[in-house]
Amino acid sequence: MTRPTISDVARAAGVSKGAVSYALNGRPGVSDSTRQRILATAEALGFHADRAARALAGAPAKAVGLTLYRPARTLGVEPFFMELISGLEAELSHRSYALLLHMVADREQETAVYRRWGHDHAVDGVLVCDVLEDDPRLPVLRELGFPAVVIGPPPAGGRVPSVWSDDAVSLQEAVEYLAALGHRRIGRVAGIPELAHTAIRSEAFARLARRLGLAAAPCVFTDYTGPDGARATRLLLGAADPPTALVYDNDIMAVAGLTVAQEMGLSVPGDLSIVAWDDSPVCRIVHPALTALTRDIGAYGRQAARLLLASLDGREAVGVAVEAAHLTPRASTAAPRAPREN
Amino acid sequence: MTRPTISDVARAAGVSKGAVSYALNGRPGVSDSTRQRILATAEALGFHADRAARALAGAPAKAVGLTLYRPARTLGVEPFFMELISGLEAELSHRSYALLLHMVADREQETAVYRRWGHDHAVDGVLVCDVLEDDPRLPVLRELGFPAVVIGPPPAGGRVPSVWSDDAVSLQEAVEYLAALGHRRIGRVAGIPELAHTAIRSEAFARLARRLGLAAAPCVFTDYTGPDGARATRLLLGAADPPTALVYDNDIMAVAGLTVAQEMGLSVPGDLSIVAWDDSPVCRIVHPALTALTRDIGAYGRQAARLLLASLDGREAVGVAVEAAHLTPRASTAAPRAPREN
DNA sequence: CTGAAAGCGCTTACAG
DNA sequence: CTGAAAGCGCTTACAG
Repeated sequence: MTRPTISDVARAAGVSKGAVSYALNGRPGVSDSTRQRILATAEALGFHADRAARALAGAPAKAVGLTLYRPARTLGVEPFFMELISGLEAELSHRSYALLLHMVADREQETAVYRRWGHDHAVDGVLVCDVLEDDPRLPVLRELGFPAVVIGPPPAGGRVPSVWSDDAVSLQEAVEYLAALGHRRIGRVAGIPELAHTAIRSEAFARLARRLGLAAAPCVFTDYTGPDGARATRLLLGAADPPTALVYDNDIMAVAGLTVAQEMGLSVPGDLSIVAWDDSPVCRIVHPALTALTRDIGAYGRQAARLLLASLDGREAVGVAVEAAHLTPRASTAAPRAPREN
Repeated sequence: MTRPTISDVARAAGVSKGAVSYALNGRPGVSDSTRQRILATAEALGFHADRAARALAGAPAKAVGLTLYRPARTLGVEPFFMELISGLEAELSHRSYALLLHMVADREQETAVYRRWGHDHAVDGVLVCDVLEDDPRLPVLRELGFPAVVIGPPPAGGRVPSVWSDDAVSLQEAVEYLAALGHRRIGRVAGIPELAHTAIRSEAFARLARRLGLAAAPCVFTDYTGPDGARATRLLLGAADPPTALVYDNDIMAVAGLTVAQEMGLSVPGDLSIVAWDDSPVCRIVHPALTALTRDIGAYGRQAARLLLASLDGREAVGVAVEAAHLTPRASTAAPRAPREN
């Protein structure tokens, strides 16, 4: 009826509790034949070690933590996270690790959660998303002694390994594609400037504009919401000599931009080309369907989990770049109607 | 340096460990003055009980669990869940309860997670979403002795309390509104038929059609994805005497439907009115903006958490209906261009 | 009202 | 290679 304990397994296998623990955790201290017998007995009894007891005895919690900072008004960015979490879970559950997911409404709560996790031995390591430049969470994690993996561009200092996709490469693919179509004025509706990956994209965008000799390459920052994306779009399109193509930092803003353009009487892609980043179901569903920078977010999550697990295993965890997002051309991009020569 | 334990507090306050435990947990066994002194000492030392130790000693884990069943292809339904989780966390963290969130890829995993939680004393109770008619999770939860709260319509049997919003009322509001505009042929693009709330909506829809004497009230079921919503829309609009208004069971399908209509050369709302359920940022951003059934999902989550906490406190937890979703008219609905008299 | 003790289910030195 | 024992940090009967 009640779940078997390690003592039950020990009794059934005719060994001590210690031997069972060693066998289960793959440690030296038991002969191979005994180990096999113990494992078989545990399996037969349906034994699983109690996590609380393990944690209390100082063993790894077999869990990793992830906090998600979501101010109420920015709930739109989610497709990325759901897919990321799916990828993380896939890899973690494969190794019998649990994922503790904690949503917080402000950044202070985030480090408070880390401290509680440390105190409770609740997790063995943590995954860090939405990295800021000079992120305050990193020193806290270090102080707490948590192995960590950053999901995003490698933070300065190089102390914590990261899994990232090279946004500069992706942006180059998008901008070169637009330039090849004949666009000379390309605008960018960016996300939150404090985020490390936003900074990388901004820098790459400026560099590309120079290299390709674009006539204009304006950039407006937003909070990722639809209304703010609409505002940015109006701002960009209202200028003298407005851009003929716009690259958006998320799907919701790209859709908002499409709507604004249509309201302004501009045809997409005739008068304005639109590129969304990341891709999502909405991008495929609107009309015209949006050209997007697509990546395998699930794989991204799996890779991040693998890296953290490696680090927990004591193996060296070195940052890796996953496949960059690549362009999926759809109906929202075309040559500008009246290519200019300036 | 290292976190204070209950022994540290006991020593500092000049009492036994037992006394500290009683004081902290608000139990009888210590005088009021002693209790105050102990509480003050604990506060001063920054003491927080170790969750693993608490759990092992048989005390409540101070955590509740929520599993989310997400097959990879249905990731579109998410705005609802992010807001729901925000609401849950708000109420739970207020009471120092943690939320264990576990995404699973199939239904068997879901009950497996429950069993592990039971075995590990990881959570004190669970929240159940996406309830099926005759849901297999409920008996498992019962067997495990988990207090549970259903987020959705009260399951048959009435054993587990639920927090729900009356979808029949909301649907009535939407359909009566469309009928008042002059629509006599109203179609419905529904979600997954196995879900309890889908069944409730279907039944209410049929009843309304009869009561209002609609000329047609076809309904097509889908898997909630955009492409499936598009397929359902084509099916409905391709019929002889097609509907002049369509009600969708989620935002993504409503947007997909809008696109399909436009591709077919139908104007929205001139030739076709569209209502989305639930509301979301996308609904506000597309053109025309979608009339939607809106509800306070965060409040819904807070209410669910409150109910489960009440049940964990040993108070009687009786199901409650939260405010139903109400219609937010936007530009996607209008009188049909050529109202028919049949 | 209080204190000393046992026990939750593990892990890990420590002797044999 | 194995067994008996201590200990992780709590909670909870159980005597005083």
